[in-house]
Amino acid sequence: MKDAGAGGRDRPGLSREKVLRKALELADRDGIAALSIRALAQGMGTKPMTLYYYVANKDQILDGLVDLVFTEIDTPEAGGEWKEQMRRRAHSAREALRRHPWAVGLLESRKAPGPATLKHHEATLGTLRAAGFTVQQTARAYSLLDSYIYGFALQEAALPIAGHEPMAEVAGPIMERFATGEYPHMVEIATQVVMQPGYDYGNEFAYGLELILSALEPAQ
Amino acid sequence: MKDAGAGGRDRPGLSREKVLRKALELADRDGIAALSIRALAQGMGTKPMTLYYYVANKDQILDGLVDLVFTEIDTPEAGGEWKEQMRRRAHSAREALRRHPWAVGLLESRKAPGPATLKHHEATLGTLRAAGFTVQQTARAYSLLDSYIYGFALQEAALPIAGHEPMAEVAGPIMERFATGEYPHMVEIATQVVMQPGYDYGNEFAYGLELILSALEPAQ
DNA sequence: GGAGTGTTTCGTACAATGTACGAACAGGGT
DNA sequence: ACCCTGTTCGTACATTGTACGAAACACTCC
Repeated sequence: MKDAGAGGRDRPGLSREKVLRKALELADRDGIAALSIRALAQGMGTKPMTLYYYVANKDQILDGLVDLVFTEIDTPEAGGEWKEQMRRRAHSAREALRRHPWAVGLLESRKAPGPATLKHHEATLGTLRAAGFTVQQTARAYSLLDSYIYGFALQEAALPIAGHEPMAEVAGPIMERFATGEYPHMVEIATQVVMQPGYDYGNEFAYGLELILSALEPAQ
Repeated sequence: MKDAGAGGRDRPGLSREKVLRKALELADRDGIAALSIRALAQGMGTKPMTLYYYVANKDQILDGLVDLVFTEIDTPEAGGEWKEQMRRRAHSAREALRRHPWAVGLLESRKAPGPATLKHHEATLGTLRAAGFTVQQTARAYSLLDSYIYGFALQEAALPIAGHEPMAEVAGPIMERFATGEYPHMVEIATQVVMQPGYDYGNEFAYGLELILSALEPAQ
């Protein structure tokens, strides 16, 4: 027998929910590459094949992870001013993707959107439509905003370990090339921007977002 | 002894170059997941371990692939009008990433930029600086443009097999949900935009790009 | 020729992965 | 007692990257 409903007790049984949540934890801690069925099973105190009762295969776990990440993104509300809604959505999306950098790479290959993902898209589209955007305009605005958000997250994920010891491993192998004077503009950026004391690439996100939001307008 | 220089005969020997080029071919044909050392060796008519004479490990192959892709992107020239340069660069980047969709996901994890990658970045930065952007502005403009380009490519790569049979596999599993009327705005977009006869998502790229380029201006 | 030296190929082996298959166990309903 | 349904897991296999070291080859010098 199932234990009542889909709520979820805590001690005894496993559940699809718990499997996914543990997978999220492991992916965050050790990276998505280290998320193996065996490691996941071990983390849950069970054996590999047990997981297959709750999940059809590993792809389904990855799909589930993506949907979990969408859970953490603010969904626009129907009533609010659209730019403010989009701003909130964008910032929370970026933050979620920074918390789970592996998710960006996953977006590419997943093709089974989960309920949270669908709900999120639906709400966002609704907000734009309600703001007066035509269907066409809505599609374009959405594409533009999401491209920027995902692209920024992608670049942020590609950075060295994000703030830990400003530059060192990355600088090492490249510095030789830099020393040749072959890349003066990259050096310029590196020294005058990136390596500056308080610099945090994440703060640049707002700049591009505001630029885009300023240029977007419904109807015309 | 080595055969004269690093030019590269064609018939007999292998070479790092040829390994990478074959890897590119296989990745394009069968997807990045199918690119195994064994498959690659077979494709070149040799045995797996032979490849390790030319390449230290598989990661180096992936790094090489990313750099190969950058090879296909137009590098801005020093003299030209900057917006036109950025436009060309952006379009050719998007096209390259559409030809090699797997490359988008690779950008995230690679941390050893190849010579083509570095040269490309350097030239782009140079063009912006020459156009009068300050160092700060250059960093921001570059980040904004690349975020949009990569993000768009990411979304394009996430689409179904791009134009082949407009919607079918994707529609199938989701249509049930759609039928419930739970996602009216997604249906709206799907029917009135995406499923329209001549629709090609790729064409939307120009819209966002022009919007961004219009809003970008050096100095102030 | 033969010996020596460097370059290139590859056979074998191992550890790690996803997962198919089917057995084992649990608990309730009859 | 029996079975039914839900859950756990042992074993096994194919596929992956690649370490190790030997073999095959090419070329120079005697």
